[in-house]
Amino acid sequence: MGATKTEHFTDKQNEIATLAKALGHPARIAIMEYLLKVDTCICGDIVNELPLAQPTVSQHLKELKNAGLIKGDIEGNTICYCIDEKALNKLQAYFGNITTKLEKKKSNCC
Amino acid sequence: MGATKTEHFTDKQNEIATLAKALGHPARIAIMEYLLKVDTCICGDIVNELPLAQPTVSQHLKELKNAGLIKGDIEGNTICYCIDEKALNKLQAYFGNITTKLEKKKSNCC
DNA sequence: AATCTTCATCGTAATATTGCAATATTAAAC
DNA sequence: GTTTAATATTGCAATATTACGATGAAGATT
Repeated sequence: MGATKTEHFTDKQNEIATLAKALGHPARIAIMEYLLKVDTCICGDIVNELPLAQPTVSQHLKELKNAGLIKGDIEGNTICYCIDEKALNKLQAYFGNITTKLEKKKSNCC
Repeated sequence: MGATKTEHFTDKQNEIATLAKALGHPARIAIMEYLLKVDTCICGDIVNELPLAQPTVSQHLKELKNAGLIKGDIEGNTICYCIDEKALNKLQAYFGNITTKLEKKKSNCC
Protein backbone atom coordinates (compact mmCIF):
# COMPACT_ATOMS: atom_id res chain seq x y z
CA MET A 1 0.00 0.00 0.00
CA GLY A 2 1.27 3.53 0.59
CA ALA A 3 -1.58 5.04 -1.35
CA THR A 4 -4.01 7.20 0.58
CA LYS A 5 -7.58 5.93 0.60
CA THR A 6 -9.12 9.23 -0.43
CA GLU A 7 -12.35 7.67 -1.64
CA HIS A 8 -13.45 6.97 1.91
CA PHE A 9 -13.44 10.59 2.98
CA THR A 10 -15.54 13.60 2.12
CA ASP A 11 -14.58 16.03 -0.61
CA LYS A 12 -14.09 18.75 1.95
CA GLN A 13 -11.77 16.60 4.03
CA ASN A 14 -9.74 15.68 0.99
CA GLU A 15 -9.58 19.28 -0.12
CA ILE A 16 -8.22 20.55 3.18
CA ALA A 17 -5.83 17.62 3.40
CA THR A 18 -4.50 18.36 -0.09
CA LEU A 19 -3.88 22.00 0.77
CA ALA A 20 -2.24 21.08 4.08
CA LYS A 21 -0.11 18.43 2.45
CA ALA A 22 1.17 20.90 -0.12
CA LEU A 23 2.24 23.17 2.73
CA GLY A 24 3.76 20.28 4.62
CA HIS A 25 7.29 21.01 3.51
CA PRO A 26 9.45 23.88 4.73
CA ALA A 27 10.64 24.71 1.22
CA ARG A 28 7.07 25.24 0.11
CA ILE A 29 6.35 27.35 3.18
CA ALA A 30 9.44 29.38 2.30
CA ILE A 31 8.21 29.79 -1.26
CA MET A 32 4.82 31.03 -0.08
CA GLU A 33 6.44 33.47 2.32
CA TYR A 34 8.73 34.74 -0.39
CA LEU A 35 5.81 35.24 -2.78
CA LEU A 36 4.07 37.15 -0.02
CA LYS A 37 7.10 39.33 0.63
CA VAL A 38 7.87 40.49 -2.88
CA ASP A 39 5.64 43.06 -4.46
CA THR A 40 5.54 41.67 -7.92
CA CYS A 41 4.61 38.12 -8.72
CA ILE A 42 7.33 37.80 -11.30
CA CYS A 43 9.82 35.84 -9.36
CA GLY A 44 12.68 34.85 -11.56
CA ASP A 45 15.02 34.91 -8.63
CA ILE A 46 13.13 32.45 -6.50
CA VAL A 47 15.69 29.75 -7.10
CA ASN A 48 18.39 31.96 -5.60
CA GLU A 49 16.29 32.44 -2.48
CA LEU A 50 16.18 28.78 -1.63
CA PRO A 51 18.91 26.36 -0.58
CA LEU A 52 17.84 23.82 -3.17
CA ALA A 53 18.76 22.97 -6.73
CA GLN A 54 16.72 24.38 -9.59
CA PRO A 55 14.89 21.17 -10.50
CA THR A 56 13.87 20.70 -6.88
CA VAL A 57 12.46 24.20 -6.65
CA SER A 58 10.63 23.71 -9.91
CA GLN A 59 9.09 20.55 -8.54
CA HIS A 60 7.94 22.27 -5.35
CA LEU A 61 6.39 25.05 -7.41
CA LYS A 62 4.55 22.45 -9.44
CA GLU A 63 3.10 20.87 -6.33
CA LEU A 64 1.97 24.20 -4.96
CA LYS A 65 0.30 24.91 -8.26
CA ASN A 66 -1.37 21.51 -8.43
CA ALA A 67 -2.80 22.08 -4.98
CA GLY A 68 -4.13 25.48 -6.09
CA LEU A 69 -2.03 27.49 -3.67
CA ILE A 70 -0.31 29.47 -6.38
CA LYS A 71 -1.42 30.47 -9.83
CA GLY A 72 0.27 31.78 -12.93
CA ASP A 73 2.35 30.38 -15.69
CA ILE A 74 5.61 30.58 -17.44
CA GLU A 75 6.00 32.85 -20.39
CA GLY A 76 9.01 31.56 -22.17
CA ASN A 77 11.95 31.83 -19.86
CA THR A 78 10.37 33.78 -17.04
CA ILE A 79 7.91 32.40 -14.55
CA CYS A 80 5.03 34.42 -13.26
CA TYR A 81 3.61 32.88 -10.14
CA CYS A 82 1.67 34.41 -7.31
CA ILE A 83 -0.36 33.27 -4.34
CA ASP A 84 -3.89 32.18 -5.06
CA GLU A 85 -5.96 33.91 -2.44
CA LYS A 86 -8.87 31.52 -2.74
CA ALA A 87 -6.90 28.61 -1.32
CA LEU A 88 -5.59 30.65 1.59
CA ASN A 89 -9.03 32.00 2.35
CA LYS A 90 -10.26 28.42 2.57
CA LEU A 91 -7.52 27.51 5.01
CA GLN A 92 -8.09 30.59 7.12
CA ALA A 93 -11.83 29.95 7.23
CA TYR A 94 -11.26 26.34 8.16
CA PHE A 95 -8.89 27.00 11.05
CA GLY A 96 -10.82 30.05 12.16
CA ASN A 97 -13.93 27.92 12.42
CA ILE A 98 -12.14 25.27 14.43
CA THR A 99 -10.62 27.68 16.91
CA THR A 100 -13.92 29.46 17.57
CA LYS A 101 -15.56 26.09 18.17
CA LEU A 102 -12.77 25.17 20.55
CA GLU A 103 -13.20 28.36 22.53
CA LYS A 104 -16.91 27.72 23.00
CA LYS A 105 -16.30 24.21 24.16
CA LYS A 106 -13.77 24.47 26.98
CA SER A 107 -14.54 20.97 28.15
CA ASN A 108 -11.06 19.68 27.55
CA CYS A 109 -10.12 17.04 30.04
CA CYS A 110 -6.51 16.43 29.06
CA MET B 1 17.51 12.01 -0.85
CA GLY B 2 13.93 11.47 0.15
CA ALA B 3 14.78 13.26 3.37
CA THR B 4 13.65 16.82 3.83
CA LYS B 5 16.46 19.33 4.29
CA THR B 6 14.98 20.91 7.38
CA GLU B 7 18.27 22.42 8.51
CA HIS B 8 18.20 24.99 5.71
CA PHE B 9 14.96 26.57 6.83
CA THR B 10 13.91 28.62 9.83
CA ASP B 11 12.42 27.08 12.95
CA LYS B 12 9.14 28.81 12.26
CA GLN B 13 8.98 27.49 8.72
CA ASN B 14 9.70 23.98 9.92
CA GLU B 15 7.13 24.28 12.68
CA ILE B 16 4.33 25.32 10.35
CA ALA B 17 5.37 22.71 7.80
CA THR B 18 5.27 20.00 10.47
CA LEU B 19 1.76 21.00 11.54
CA ALA B 20 0.57 21.21 7.95
CA LYS B 21 2.13 17.89 7.07
CA ALA B 22 0.39 16.20 9.96
CA LEU B 23 -2.93 17.51 8.63
CA GLY B 24 -2.02 16.50 5.09
CA HIS B 25 -4.04 13.31 5.16
CA PRO B 26 -7.82 13.06 5.03
CA ALA B 27 -7.91 10.47 7.79
CA ARG B 28 -6.16 12.85 10.13
CA ILE B 29 -8.48 15.67 9.13
CA ALA B 30 -11.37 13.32 9.86
CA ILE B 31 -9.90 12.49 13.26
CA MET B 32 -9.56 16.16 14.15
CA GLU B 33 -13.12 16.86 13.05
CA TYR B 34 -14.39 13.95 15.08
CA LEU B 35 -12.52 15.13 18.16
CA LEU B 36 -14.06 18.53 17.62
CA LYS B 37 -17.56 17.10 17.26
CA VAL B 38 -17.73 14.93 20.37
CA ASP B 39 -18.10 16.65 23.68
CA THR B 40 -15.80 14.47 25.67
CA CYS B 41 -12.26 13.73 24.70
CA ILE B 42 -12.56 10.10 25.61
CA CYS B 43 -12.84 8.59 22.19
CA GLY B 44 -12.78 4.86 22.47
CA ASP B 45 -14.98 4.56 19.42
CA ILE B 46 -12.77 6.52 17.07
CA VAL B 47 -11.74 3.41 15.19
CA ASN B 48 -15.37 2.73 14.30
CA GLU B 49 -15.71 6.21 12.88
CA LEU B 50 -13.00 5.70 10.30
CA PRO B 51 -12.80 3.43 7.26
CA LEU B 52 -9.39 2.17 8.27
CA ALA B 53 -8.01 -0.71 10.25
CA GLN B 54 -7.18 -0.24 13.91
CA PRO B 55 -3.38 -0.19 13.55
CA THR B 56 -3.66 2.44 10.83
CA VAL B 57 -5.82 4.66 13.00
CA SER B 58 -3.41 4.20 15.87
CA GLN B 59 -0.57 5.27 13.65
CA HIS B 60 -2.41 8.38 12.48
CA LEU B 61 -3.16 9.30 16.08
CA LYS B 62 0.51 8.94 16.89
CA GLU B 63 1.47 11.32 14.12
CA LEU B 64 -1.07 13.88 15.22
CA LYS B 65 0.31 13.63 18.73
CA ASN B 66 3.92 13.91 17.59
CA ALA B 67 3.04 17.07 15.70
CA GLY B 68 1.39 18.47 18.84
CA LEU B 69 -2.08 18.66 17.34
CA ILE B 70 -3.64 16.39 19.92
CA LYS B 71 -2.74 15.67 23.51
CA GLY B 72 -3.65 13.01 26.01
CA ASP B 73 -2.70 9.48 26.75
CA ILE B 74 -3.97 6.01 27.17
CA GLU B 75 -5.09 4.79 30.53
CA GLY B 76 -5.09 1.07 30.32
CA ASN B 77 -7.40 0.07 27.54
CA THR B 78 -9.08 3.40 26.90
CA ILE B 79 -7.49 6.29 25.07
CA CYS B 80 -8.07 9.85 26.08
CA TYR B 81 -7.11 12.23 23.34
CA CYS B 82 -8.27 15.72 22.62
CA ILE B 83 -7.30 18.61 20.40
CA ASP B 84 -4.40 20.73 21.56
CA GLU B 85 -5.60 24.28 21.13
CA LYS B 86 -2.12 25.73 21.07
CA ALA B 87 -1.27 24.12 17.74
CA LEU B 88 -4.53 25.22 16.15
CA ASN B 89 -4.09 28.73 17.43
CA LYS B 90 -0.71 28.83 15.75
CA LEU B 91 -2.19 27.71 12.46
CA GLN B 92 -5.04 30.16 12.66
CA ALA B 93 -2.67 33.01 13.48
CA TYR B 94 -0.39 32.04 10.62
CA PHE B 95 -3.07 31.90 7.95
CA GLY B 96 -4.89 34.89 9.38
CA ASN B 97 -1.72 36.90 9.05
CA ILE B 98 -1.19 35.80 5.47
CA THR B 99 -4.71 36.60 4.35
CA THR B 100 -4.65 40.08 5.88
CA LYS B 101 -1.34 40.76 4.15
CA LEU B 102 -2.83 39.56 0.89
CA GLU B 103 -5.80 41.86 1.21
CA LYS B 104 -3.55 44.87 1.72
CA LYS B 105 -1.47 44.03 -1.26
CA LYS B 106 -3.91 43.63 -4.14
CA SER B 107 -1.11 43.89 -6.69
CA ASN B 108 -1.68 40.46 -8.09
CA CYS B 109 -0.90 40.29 -11.74
CA CYS B 110 -1.93 36.71 -12.49
C1' DA C 1 -6.61 -17.00 36.81
C1' DA C 2 -8.52 -17.33 32.14
C1' DT C 3 -10.77 -14.50 28.89
C1' DC C 4 -12.20 -10.33 26.66
C1' DT C 5 -11.59 -5.80 25.12
C1' DT C 6 -8.90 -2.04 23.56
C1' DC C 7 -5.07 0.14 21.97
C1' DA C 8 0.07 0.05 20.73
C1' DT C 9 3.90 -1.92 18.28
C1' DC C 10 6.32 -4.80 14.92
C1' DG C 11 7.08 -6.35 10.45
C1' DT C 12 6.34 -5.85 5.81
C1' DA C 13 4.55 -4.69 1.13
C1' DA C 14 3.09 -1.05 -1.91
C1' DT C 15 3.44 3.51 -3.03
C1' DA C 16 4.83 8.43 -2.55
C1' DT C 17 8.15 12.03 -1.69
C1' DT C 18 12.53 14.37 -1.88
C1' DG C 19 16.48 15.86 -4.23
C1' DC C 20 19.59 16.31 -7.96
C1' DA C 21 22.28 15.54 -12.46
C1' DA C 22 21.38 15.44 -17.08
C1' DT C 23 18.66 16.93 -20.61
C1' DA C 24 14.84 19.32 -22.96
C1' DT C 25 12.28 23.45 -23.99
C1' DT C 26 11.48 28.09 -25.22
C1' DA C 27 11.95 32.89 -25.89
C1' DA C 28 14.96 36.63 -25.98
C1' DA C 29 19.66 38.57 -27.31
C1' DC C 30 23.14 38.73 -30.36
C1' DG D 1 20.41 31.16 -37.05
C1' DT D 2 23.32 30.54 -33.02
C1' DT D 3 23.98 31.44 -28.35
C1' DT D 4 22.26 32.54 -23.85
C1' DA D 5 19.24 32.49 -19.96
C1' DA D 6 15.56 30.62 -17.40
C1' DT D 7 12.51 27.08 -16.34
C1' DA D 8 10.54 22.32 -17.02
C1' DT D 9 10.99 17.39 -17.51
C1' DT D 10 13.15 12.92 -17.15
C1' DG D 11 15.40 9.38 -14.71
C1' DC D 12 17.06 7.67 -10.71
C1' DA D 13 18.59 6.77 -5.83
C1' DA D 14 17.48 7.41 -1.02
C1' DT D 15 14.05 7.86 2.18
C1' DA D 16 9.30 8.42 3.98
C1' DT D 17 4.45 7.30 4.13
C1' DT D 18 0.40 4.43 4.11
C1' DA D 19 -1.94 0.42 5.26
C1' DC D 20 -2.73 -3.86 7.53
C1' DG D 21 -2.02 -8.65 9.63
C1' DA D 22 0.06 -10.54 13.51
C1' DT D 23 1.35 -9.91 17.95
C1' DG D 24 2.01 -7.63 22.48
C1' DA D 25 0.51 -5.18 26.71
C1' DA D 26 -2.64 -4.02 30.18
C1' DG D 27 -6.87 -3.11 32.49
C1' DA D 28 -11.73 -5.00 32.80
C1' DT D 29 -15.00 -8.99 33.06
C1' DT D 30 -16.28 -13.30 34.25
